Amino acid sequence: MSATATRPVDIPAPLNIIYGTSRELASCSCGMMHLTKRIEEVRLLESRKSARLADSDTDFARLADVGSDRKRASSHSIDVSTFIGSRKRRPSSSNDSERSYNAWNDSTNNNNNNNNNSSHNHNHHQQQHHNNNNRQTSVVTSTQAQSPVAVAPVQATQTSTGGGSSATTTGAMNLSMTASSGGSEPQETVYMDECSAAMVLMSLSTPPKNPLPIHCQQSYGSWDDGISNRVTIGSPGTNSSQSSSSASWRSATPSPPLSDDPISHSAAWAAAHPNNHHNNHHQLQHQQQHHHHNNHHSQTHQSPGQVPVVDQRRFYHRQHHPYAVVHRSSSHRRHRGGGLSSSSSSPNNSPYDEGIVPDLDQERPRKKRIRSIENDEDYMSANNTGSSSDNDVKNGIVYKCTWRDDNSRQNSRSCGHVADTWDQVADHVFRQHLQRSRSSSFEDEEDEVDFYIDEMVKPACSPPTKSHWDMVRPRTEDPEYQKQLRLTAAANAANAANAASVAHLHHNYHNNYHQHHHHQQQQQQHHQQQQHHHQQQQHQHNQFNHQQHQQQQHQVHHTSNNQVATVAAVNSQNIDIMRDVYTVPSQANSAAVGKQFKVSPATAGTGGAQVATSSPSAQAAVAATPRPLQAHNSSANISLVTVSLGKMPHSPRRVRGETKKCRKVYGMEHKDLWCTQCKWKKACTRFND
DNA sequence: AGTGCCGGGCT
DNA sequence: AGCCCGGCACT
Ligand SMILES: [Zn+2]
Repeated sequence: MSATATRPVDIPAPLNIIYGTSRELASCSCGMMHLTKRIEEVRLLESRKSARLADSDTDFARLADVGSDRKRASSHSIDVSTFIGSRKRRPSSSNDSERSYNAWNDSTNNNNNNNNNSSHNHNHHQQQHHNNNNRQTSVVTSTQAQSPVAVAPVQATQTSTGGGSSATTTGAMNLSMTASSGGSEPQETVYMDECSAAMVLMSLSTPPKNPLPIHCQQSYGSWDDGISNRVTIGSPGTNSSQSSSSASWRSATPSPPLSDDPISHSAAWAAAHPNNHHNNHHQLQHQQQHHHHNNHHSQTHQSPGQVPVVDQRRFYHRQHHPYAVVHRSSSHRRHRGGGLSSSSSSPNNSPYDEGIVPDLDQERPRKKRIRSIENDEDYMSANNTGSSSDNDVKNGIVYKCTWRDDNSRQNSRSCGHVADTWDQVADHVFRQHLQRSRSSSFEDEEDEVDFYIDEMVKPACSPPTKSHWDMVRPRTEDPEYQKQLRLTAAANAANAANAASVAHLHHNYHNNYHQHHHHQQQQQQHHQQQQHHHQQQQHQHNQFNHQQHQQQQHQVHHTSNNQVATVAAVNSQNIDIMRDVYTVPSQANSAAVGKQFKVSPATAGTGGAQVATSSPSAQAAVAATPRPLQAHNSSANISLVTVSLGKMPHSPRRVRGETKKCRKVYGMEHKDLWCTQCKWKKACTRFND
């Protein structure tokens, strides 16, 4: 695919890291294959250096590529528009400053040029690929950017170092940053790349079943919280995968505004995990189980002054109680801010693995929190941190005995005793399984028992409802959204100057889609929205019927009055991209409106709506709308355009205005009277719409 | 078929 | 940059 990696262009020295591992990478994926190939070419070329030139810095590969650079720009996979756009000769390296409406397109091209030496996430197939490209476009300014470039180097590093030293990783990422950042702001780029890096890490440790990290598949947006990614990246150990997949990701999330929201909190995690998260969850449990095993070992057998005497049987139980194990280790992990601790590698040889002991006193409350997060089934209980049993009962939390008898362990049947309160189950465990009475004095006993108690949610919430809940994942903290707000503001500023209106484009991923809804929900009520939201989920391909909402959301961005927000959501491979287009009613033959966008009469299906502006140069910051899927003229003043990015081409072709152009006005026989642009078969500057 | 104009080549 | 034109989109 797009793994073009015109690598030599901008990525000189550091990429040597990759060089060394290119072969290994070749086996990783087809995309990498391509990279490999190119690099091999480079090597070949470099090997051809004569001794005289050996010390020269000349990039021969680059030289070799220069001749074909332009061609490649148009032919390589990066430029998705080639097969999506309506125009065939889409890619253009020229910056036609006259065509301000091309701002978006131009930025696209520029971006593509910058990233020309980059590889797309090769796991995406074509449709998704297109989305990638769109995303990339926005990336120019948005944090959402997923830099393919970043992916390649980081992945290479990870692979080559087999576990990855954070230093190397960082280096590679920095490299990728420089390579891909282009004109975008550095900080954002950092997020971008780290995000990519995090995803790469994920992918490296994700079972083959899920070749693509789940986060990559569905929720890029959820990854730009930067910090968490940083944490993840910084933890090179074997635990990095799980920590990045759940605990650290949440715990390190910088902005807390949602953390108090029980729904969003738990739903956030749920939203970040697609349907197959069960697999991951399972694996996660296993890993943590082992992890905890170590902890437990040291704790139980080395703790001084304890009566504990854990007999073999109980020990066995612990080993084989994933739930119980997960509780602790995960809580431990979480409270260490990202799961950086590793019991096996910890230099600290103290009896307790760091973090375990301090947790003991809060074991139970924390457990609830952890469980609710670890177990997607329990998302409902996310708000139960430190809550009492009353709360649990209220919230439908029950406690289940997970004790497994020796003779029944083969069939993995646990006791299954369920009670409303933890204490009840604890009593049960003491009496039924431990065959002793519960001595209230030993808190440790409670801890022991706690291992056999599983917290769960009463089966009150049906699965469909759950999926519904996890949709509500709000993301106000999403930097990209902030970024886009700024973008819009900038665009408006530019427009205010010439009273032109703005075509504002949004394209986001799934998360952002929800994020928008979250804003709605902030203005209105969450619960009211949810059903509505659900409906919209089902009609993602369709036009939104609630213009009011959209306007309510985005009117802030506008300077002129009768603009209409139009939104389209596209679902391709579970990645939804939404773009909002703000248009101004087209008023034919109005010279004053000459510098406005306008929406062409709709030709549904083939994408008739195009956005045009005839004021060149004035709207550099303005983005234009590529061909939408549908277009509607809902009224004289309001044009609603539903845009489908799935079919969205890259360059909006200028709308053919109603006004006659020089050619028609003067005729071929008076060609000399034409404006120059018309003479040149360019957009007419004299009779612009 | 005519028109508008994008993309790109040439100078 | 100026000029030109192939060819596409749309009428
Ligand atoms: Zn003209």
